[in-house]
Amino acid sequence: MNLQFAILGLLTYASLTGYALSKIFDKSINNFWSASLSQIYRELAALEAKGYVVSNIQEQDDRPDKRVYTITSAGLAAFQEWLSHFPEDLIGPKRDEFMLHLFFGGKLGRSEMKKQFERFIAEREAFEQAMIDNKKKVMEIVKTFKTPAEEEDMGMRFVQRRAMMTNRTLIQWAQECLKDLNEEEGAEL
Amino acid sequence: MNLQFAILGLLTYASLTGYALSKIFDKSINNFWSASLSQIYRELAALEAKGYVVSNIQEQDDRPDKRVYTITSAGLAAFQEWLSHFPEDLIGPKRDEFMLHLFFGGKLGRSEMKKQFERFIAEREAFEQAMIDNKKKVMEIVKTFKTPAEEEDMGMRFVQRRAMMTNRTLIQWAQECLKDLNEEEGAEL
DNA sequence: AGGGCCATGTAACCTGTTACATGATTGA
DNA sequence: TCAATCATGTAACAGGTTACATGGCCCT
Repeated sequence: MNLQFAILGLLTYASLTGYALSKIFDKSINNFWSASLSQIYRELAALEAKGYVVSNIQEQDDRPDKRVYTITSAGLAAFQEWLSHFPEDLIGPKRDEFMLHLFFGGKLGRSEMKKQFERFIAEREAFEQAMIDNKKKVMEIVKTFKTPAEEEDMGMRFVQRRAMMTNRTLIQWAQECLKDLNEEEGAEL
Repeated sequence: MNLQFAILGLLTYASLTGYALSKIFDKSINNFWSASLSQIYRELAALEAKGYVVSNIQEQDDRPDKRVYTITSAGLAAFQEWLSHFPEDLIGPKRDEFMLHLFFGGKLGRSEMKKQFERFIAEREAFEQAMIDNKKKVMEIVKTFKTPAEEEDMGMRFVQRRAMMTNRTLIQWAQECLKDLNEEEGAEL
C-alpha cells in the first residue's frame, strides 16, 4: 500500500513514466523507502485498476514508446487522505543483515570483526561524500517535478539532513566499536 | 533466509520453543530485525524440514505442552557458513512510513508537521528511557542463553550502543527540523 | 469478571526480489 | 565494440503481515 502512495505522491507533481519514477525514487525516496523497477510497474498497474491513475502511450521515434501515468482526482483524494494519517508506530520494521551478523560476531574471529567494521566505515564515508557531491544534482532533479515553493522543499531538506546526520553517527559508532576491539586485544597480550 | 539464520543463531546458545524465541527477538534482535510470532513458527517448520533443527514435545501440567527446538550439526554448519559471509551491501532495504509522509509534508499544514515532530521526539525520548531501564534486564535475558564469555557479549554491546547513538541523533534531528519550522513561521509574520 | 501471559499453529494475502525477455541509441 | 541508458513488462518465488482458532492459568 505504502509504495502505491509514494508513487501517487510523486505523480501529484507531474505525470511520469514507470522508468522516470524509478529514477526519482533512486535519488530521493530511496533514502527511506526502496523499490525496484519491476515493483513500480506492478504497483502502477494496480493503481490504474483502482482508477487512481490513467495512462497514455507517447510514441517516440528514436527511443522506445513510453507509457505516461497521470493521477486522477480519485487518486489525489486517496493520496491526501493517506498523507493526513501519519503512522501510529514511528519506528517500523527493520532488516539489517550487517547487524544480524554482528550480533553473532562472538562466534567469529576478532580480526574478521575488525575487517568488517573497517569496510563499514569506508562505505559510510564514501556514502557521505557521494551525498555531498550529489546534493545539488538531487535538488535539481527534485525541482524538475516539484514547484520551487519553499514549503514544498522542506521535506527533501529534512530527509537529506537526516541521512547526513545518521550516517555521521554510524561512522562514529563503528569507530568506537573498532577501538573496543583493539583495546581488548591489547589487554590480552 | 536471514530470519532462519537468526533463529539458528539463537539456537546455538540453547534449545528453545517458538514462543521463547519470539521473546528473545523482541528484546535483542528486534533492534535491527523484526519478526512476528507466526513467522517464527513458519521458519521453524522450514528449518526442521531441512534437517537444521529437530523438535521434541515437553509435556507440562499447568501450562500448554511445548515444542522445544534443538539445532543439529547440519544446522550448526549451515549457520557458521552463513555467519562467515557478511553481506556485500551494508546499507540494505528501507521502509520508513514516517519519512514517507514527511517527504510529502509540504502538502500538509505546518502545524501538522510540527505536531508530528513533537510526537516523534516524545516517542524517541521514551524509547531512550526504556532502553536505559531495560538494559540490565536485557543483559540478564541474554545471559540466560549466552555463556558469560566476554567476547560473546561484544555483539550485544555493539548493538545496544548503536541503538542508543542513532536514537540520540534522531532526537537532535527532529529538534533541528522543529526549529526550522518555527523560524520560517517567524519570518512570515 | 476481564485482561494478559503462556503456547501452538493455519490460511490468506500483500510486498519485495530475481530472473527472464526484448531491442534501439549513445558515448567512451 | 562494449557498456550504459532508455523503456516496457511477466513469472516465479521468497518473505512479511494479519486474521483466525483454541484454551487454561494468574493477577487485579
